[in-house]
Amino acid sequence: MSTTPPSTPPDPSPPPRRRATITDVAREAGTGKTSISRYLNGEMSVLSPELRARIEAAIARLDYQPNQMARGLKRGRNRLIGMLLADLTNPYSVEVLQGVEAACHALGLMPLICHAANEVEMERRYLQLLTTYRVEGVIVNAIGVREETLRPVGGGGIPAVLVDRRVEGLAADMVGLDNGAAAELGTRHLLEQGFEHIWFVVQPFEQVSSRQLRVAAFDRAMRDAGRARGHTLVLDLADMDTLARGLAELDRAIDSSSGAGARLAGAMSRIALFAANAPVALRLALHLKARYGANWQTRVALLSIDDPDWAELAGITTIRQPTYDIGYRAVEFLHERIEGVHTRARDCLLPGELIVRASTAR
Amino acid sequence: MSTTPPSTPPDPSPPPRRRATITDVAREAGTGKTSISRYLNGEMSVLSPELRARIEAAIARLDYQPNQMARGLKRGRNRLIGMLLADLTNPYSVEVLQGVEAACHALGLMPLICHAANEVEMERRYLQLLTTYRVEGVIVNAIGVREETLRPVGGGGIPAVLVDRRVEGLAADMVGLDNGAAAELGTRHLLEQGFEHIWFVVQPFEQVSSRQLRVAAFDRAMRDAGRARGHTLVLDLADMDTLARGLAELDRAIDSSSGAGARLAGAMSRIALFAANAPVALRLALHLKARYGANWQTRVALLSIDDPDWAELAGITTIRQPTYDIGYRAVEFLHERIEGVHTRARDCLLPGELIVRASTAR
DNA sequence: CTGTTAGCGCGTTCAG
DNA sequence: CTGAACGCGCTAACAG
Repeated sequence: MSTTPPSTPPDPSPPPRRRATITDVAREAGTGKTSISRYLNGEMSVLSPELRARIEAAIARLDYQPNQMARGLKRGRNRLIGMLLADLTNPYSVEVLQGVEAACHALGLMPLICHAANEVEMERRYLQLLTTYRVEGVIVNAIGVREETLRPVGGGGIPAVLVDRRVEGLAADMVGLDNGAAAELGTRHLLEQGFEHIWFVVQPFEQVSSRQLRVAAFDRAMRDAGRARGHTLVLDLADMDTLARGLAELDRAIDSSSGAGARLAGAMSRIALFAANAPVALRLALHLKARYGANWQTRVALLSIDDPDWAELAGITTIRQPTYDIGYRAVEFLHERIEGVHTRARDCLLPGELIVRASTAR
Repeated sequence: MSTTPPSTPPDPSPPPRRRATITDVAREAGTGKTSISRYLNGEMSVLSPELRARIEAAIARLDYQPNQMARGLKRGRNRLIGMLLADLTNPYSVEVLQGVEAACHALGLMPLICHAANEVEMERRYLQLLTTYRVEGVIVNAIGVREETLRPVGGGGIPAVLVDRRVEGLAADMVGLDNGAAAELGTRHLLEQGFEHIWFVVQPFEQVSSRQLRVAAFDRAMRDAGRARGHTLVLDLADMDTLARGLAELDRAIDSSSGAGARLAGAMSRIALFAANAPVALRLALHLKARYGANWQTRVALLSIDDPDWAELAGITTIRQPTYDIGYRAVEFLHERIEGVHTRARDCLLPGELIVRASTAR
C-alpha cells in the first residue's frame, strides 16, 4: 500500500457550517416554522403564492434538507424498513434485493440492508439494531433465528415478512419459491432425460424450511416415478471435514456408475446431480472439475435450483427462481402490514422456471 | 402464485402496546430519566449498585430498547454511515461490502447500504436521502456523480471516501486497487506466456478513473515490451447494439489470427483477451462459448481483473483485488474523518494478486 | 450519587 | 392564511 498525497490544495473546505434547520429557513424567509413545515409536507393550497415563493427561495439559498430523524421522531414513523439477508454472496439474495429496492422506491420506503453473512449471532444483533432504529417493518431471509428472537418483531411488535424460509412457530407472511413444484419439475426433467441415478445434493436442511420442502418433493417425485427413492447427499459447505467426506461418497457413486468397471459391464450410464441451490451447485462443479478435468460434464449431469450467471457459461440446467418478484412482493406484503392490514398470515408461492442447457440435454 | 392461509389461529398478537420509553423505565424503576440514561451509556461507576439493579430489572421487565433516532437527534451523531454501491451484481461490490461491514462492526458504525444499480439518477437520489438521514459519512463507489453532487458531501459537508474510482475535482480520500500495477502485471504475464496478439477489453472509461488507469497501464506495458501498442476494445455492456458491433470486431480478429487462413499460413497463434473487470470477462466468455463452443479456450486465452467465483470453474487467469481490505480501509479512513482528522485527501492503493489458471498457462 | 431542567429539529394543535 | 407553544425520546449541564 502506498499513501500518496494528491496535487490538490490543503483542503479549501468552506467554513464547515452546520446544516440549516427549519428554524433557519423560517428566519430566512421571514415567517414561522409552521409554514415551512406545511410547505415541506406539500400542503400548498394553504400557502399564499407569495409566501410560497419566499420559502422556496430560502430553502434553495440555505440548501436546506429536512432532518428525517427528527421527523421520524415526531411522527412516529420514519419510512425505514429492515432487510435482513442471510448471505449476499448468494446471487439469489442480490436478485431478491433488486426487487425489494424497486418496491421500496415505489412505496417511498427506505430499506436498511443488513448482511448476516451466514452467522446466527450477526443476525440476532442486526435484528436488535433494527428494532433500536425503530424500523417500521422487517423482511427476513433467516438463517437461524428462532421464534423467540423474532417475537418482538413478528409478534406484537413490528411487522415482519419472511423470504424463502419460514420460522417455526411464527405466524408471519412469507413469500418465496414454490419449492415443491420446483423440485418436482427438476426431478421429472431428469427422469425424462433418462437418468438412472439421481442424487439430490443439499446443505443441512433441518433448520431451513425451503430445503426441507425441496428434499421432500424430490423424494416424492422419485417414488411416484417408481424408483424406490432418490439418493440424498447432505453437504455442509461450511465444514471442510464433512464436506470432504460427502464429496468422497459422491465420487464413489460416480466411479461405480460411469467408471471403467461399469463401462466394461455395459452398464455405462451418466449420473445426474440435482443441486438444491447455487452455492451447492458451484461447490459440486468445482469439485468435479478438479477431479475429472475440464470435461467432467461427460461423466456427470448437473441441474440446480437457482440460475447464477455462470450457469449459462458452464452449460448446466437450472430452475430459475422469480427472485425479483419475490423481493417486490415481500415489500408489498410488508407495506400492507405497516398500513394496518390485520388479516392472518399469508403465503405467496411463486413458480420456478426450468432452463434446459447442454448438461442434461441428450 | 397461490395465497394459502396457513393453519395458525387468527393472529394471537398481544395488545400491540407501544414500545417502552426511557420515561417508562424511570417510572418502573422509581427513579429519574437521567439515571437510566447514565446506565445506558455505561456510566456504571456513578450508580449505586442498588439503583443499578432496579434499573436492570425494569429494563428487562419492559423489554426496553433505547431509541437510536432520539439519541442521534440529541447528540448530533447517529453512528450511521452511507455505503453507496454502483452495482451489487458485481461480485467486487459484495466483497468490498464484507470488509465494510466488518470494519463498521469493529468501530460501532451502522452502514446504510444503497444500491444504485448502475443508474446515475438513483445514485443522486440516494446521496440526497443519506444527507437527509444525517449520516455521519459516506463511502462512495461512484457511477456518474460529479463534483457538484458530492459537494455538499465531500466538501464542507459530511466526510466522504471514494472506493475504486475518483470523482473529478473532489478532494476526498480514496482507496482502491493499484490499477497501474495490476494492469501491468497482467500484461507482463501474457507477454511472458508468449501471446502475440493481446486485446484489452473494457467498458466505456471516460467517466471511470480506474478504467482509465487500467487502459493506460496496459498501453504503457505493451509499448515498453516493444509492441507498438495494444489493441483496446471498448464494450458497452448496457447497449446491445454497440456491444454486438464490438464483439463482431473481436470475432474478426480471432478468426484472422487463429482461423483456417492463419493456420495454413503457419501463423497460428492463440489470441489473448485481457478483461478490465469481471462483468466484461463474463460477457466475453459467454460470447466466445456461444460462438466457438465449449472448447473456446483452445482458441482464445482470457485473463481478467477481478476474481469471481466462476473463474476457477472456467479456468481463466485472474488478478484478484484485495476487496475485503479495500472495504475495511475505506471505513477506517472515513472513521478518522468523522473523528475530526483534517489532513489533506489521502490515497490508499492496494496491490492485486495474479492467479494463473489453465487459460493462460502453456 | 441522584433528580431537575432545558433543549436537539421537527410536526401539530390552537388561537389569532 | 400564519405564528406561538408544546412534546416526540433522549442527553447534558446544573443543582442537590
